[in-house]
Amino acid sequence: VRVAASRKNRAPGIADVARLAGVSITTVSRVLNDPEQVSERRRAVVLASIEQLGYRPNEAARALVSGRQKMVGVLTGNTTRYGFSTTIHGIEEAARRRNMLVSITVVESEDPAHIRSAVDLVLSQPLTGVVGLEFDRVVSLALAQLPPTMPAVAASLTGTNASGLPRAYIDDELGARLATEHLLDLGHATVHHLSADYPTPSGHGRTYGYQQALRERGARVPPILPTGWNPLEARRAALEHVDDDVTALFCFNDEVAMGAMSALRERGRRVPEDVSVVGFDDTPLSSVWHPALTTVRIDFEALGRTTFDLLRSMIVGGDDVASATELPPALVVRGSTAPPRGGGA
Amino acid sequence: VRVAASRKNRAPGIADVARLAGVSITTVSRVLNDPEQVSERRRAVVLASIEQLGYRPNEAARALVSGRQKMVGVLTGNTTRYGFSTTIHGIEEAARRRNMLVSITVVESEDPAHIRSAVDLVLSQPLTGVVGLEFDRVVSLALAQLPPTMPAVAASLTGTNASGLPRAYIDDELGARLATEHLLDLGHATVHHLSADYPTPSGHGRTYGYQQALRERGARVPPILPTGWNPLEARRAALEHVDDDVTALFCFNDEVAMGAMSALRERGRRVPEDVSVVGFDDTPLSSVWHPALTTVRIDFEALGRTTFDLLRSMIVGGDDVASATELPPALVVRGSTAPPRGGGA
DNA sequence: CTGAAAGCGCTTACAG
DNA sequence: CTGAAAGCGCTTACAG
Repeated sequence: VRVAASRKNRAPGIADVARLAGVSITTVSRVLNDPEQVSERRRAVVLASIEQLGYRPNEAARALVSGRQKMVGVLTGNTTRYGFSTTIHGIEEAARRRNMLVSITVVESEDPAHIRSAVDLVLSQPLTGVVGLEFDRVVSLALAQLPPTMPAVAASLTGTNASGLPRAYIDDELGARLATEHLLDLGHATVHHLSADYPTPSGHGRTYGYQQALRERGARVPPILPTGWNPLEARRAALEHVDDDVTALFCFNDEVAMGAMSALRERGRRVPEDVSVVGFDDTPLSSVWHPALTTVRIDFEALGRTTFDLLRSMIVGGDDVASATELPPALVVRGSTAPPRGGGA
Repeated sequence: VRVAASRKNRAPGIADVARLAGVSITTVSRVLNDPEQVSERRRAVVLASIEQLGYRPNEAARALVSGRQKMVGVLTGNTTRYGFSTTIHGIEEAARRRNMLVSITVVESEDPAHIRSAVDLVLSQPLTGVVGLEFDRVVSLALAQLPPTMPAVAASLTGTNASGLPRAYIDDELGARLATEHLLDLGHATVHHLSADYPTPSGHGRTYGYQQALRERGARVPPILPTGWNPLEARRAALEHVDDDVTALFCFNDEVAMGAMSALRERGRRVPEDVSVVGFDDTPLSSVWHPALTTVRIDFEALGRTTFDLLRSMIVGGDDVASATELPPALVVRGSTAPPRGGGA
């Protein structure tokens, strides 16, 4: 015996529901999209049929009609590092609350072929919109390739909005200023800066805020000390570049700070007695690190949520969409900073 | 003047390409899906038209016809913690190589409403298949709700495959055994275990391997010390549960180990002189931690890639699909372990 | 409040 | 090697 409703192994479709409920396909569609329009009696019958069949609307078909999927695409240079993964989590959470799916596409490098293939992948789906994690140049390049018809926003830092898209961003320039002023307030003559990927845009805001704070206080502005992203690279960079006259070190982020502290320890320099160290981000480990890390707290979850909301208001709202939302950082003073030896402020 | 090809603001479609190239829609489709079938001359014309128009096939339409999107769904309990985010990265990388998109859906809790809504979200798209990060019970519950028609595989640990799906998994039971034996070999009378979420399934394999190793060596098997996932919880748990007679501590993962070491330090107990500590995972920070952390290296990237490959061979291959692939861990000895005070082996 | 019909952008037998 | 036509599962004017 053949079951009437079964078309091979396909999941039940709207036609199956209509047949079982004894109504037209149009009515089933209305129950799904604008229930008020359907009489209470029919609505109940349709809902019961949906339940009985375990029917779920096929989003691909919906997308074909509407030209838009219930899905936002995330374009990012990385998925695992703290700031990236936490921002993605914020986006995912906000999207889920709106019943939207999130797709992830990584842009591997600035190689045009990588840019191109990431953009192709994103555009292969009729997404509702795109959120770019514009923390560095790769994503800016990819965002620039998006057609203007595709709604797009960026989650970024102060100085990394090369795409010019509407954005939410961490005011990391302010964060750097807070960190630097904290160290100067402790009595350090000046502050050195270990910056990842300098001089790429990733740390522009931080570098600028740091240098501005030094200038305003009339402190000497030392050359930037370059490092890579991960703790081991930071360790190597610190071994190479952090001289013995450094008494205060402001680091690109917490992981870099931890790598640097490993190097300082190897050099026999104590933190904070000989050198004060400040991180950036306030990762979960910074408070169990020894000494507990003074750092700048960043709310990446909120960045993700805010950016998603921005995209959403661009698409549905239309009217007064803020073109930029700023998220403030906060200084968290712990054990890795102290006045310099031989007297502070 | 109206441009012929423009249907409102829609992106160019296959019909636009066909018109420009002076061929049928069928021919354009063939150039895309089975180029051999089209004469070289026409193929060239079609490709030129595609290029000129910037045409990209609409995956939603393709999905509607084929019943399958070029997209795999990831079902996970978390997106930010080390093992999770690294595994997701492995999946994303493998998928991108196959020109497939990855969607992320988080199962918030074991609450049936959360399970249900995560499953609904996943099934709303005609995905090629689903990869569940079956590291704990939430995802097992969600995977169990998937209809049998949806191809699904799991990335898991030794003891967390409650779904019974084909899987790739970390042999964390072996990892725990290696860690425990290392500590016994150093001369410790026994080893204590700080386990996250004990006795949920997350750490079953680890707990079992650890206890087996103790039993085989005739060492006393102490009660499990429970902790939460993050470093601060681990710190609190260690302050509460790690007594002064503990000389060797095997921890659920590196972050738990770091939290525990913070607690030991506060208690005035030195690592490794007074207490040896072993972590699990080998996160990037474990080598810059002080003392550098002895741990068990896990290749979560490979886990992600392998699981994706498994899904793929289930879908395309069909024949001899391995129902389980095991990924071996490796002990990495660093500075946090040493013989006990008063003589080792 | 309800339904028949057109159409979203593709793929795929089928016929030549 | 090529094309006309049906159909994937929905939504949305349009007509009643």
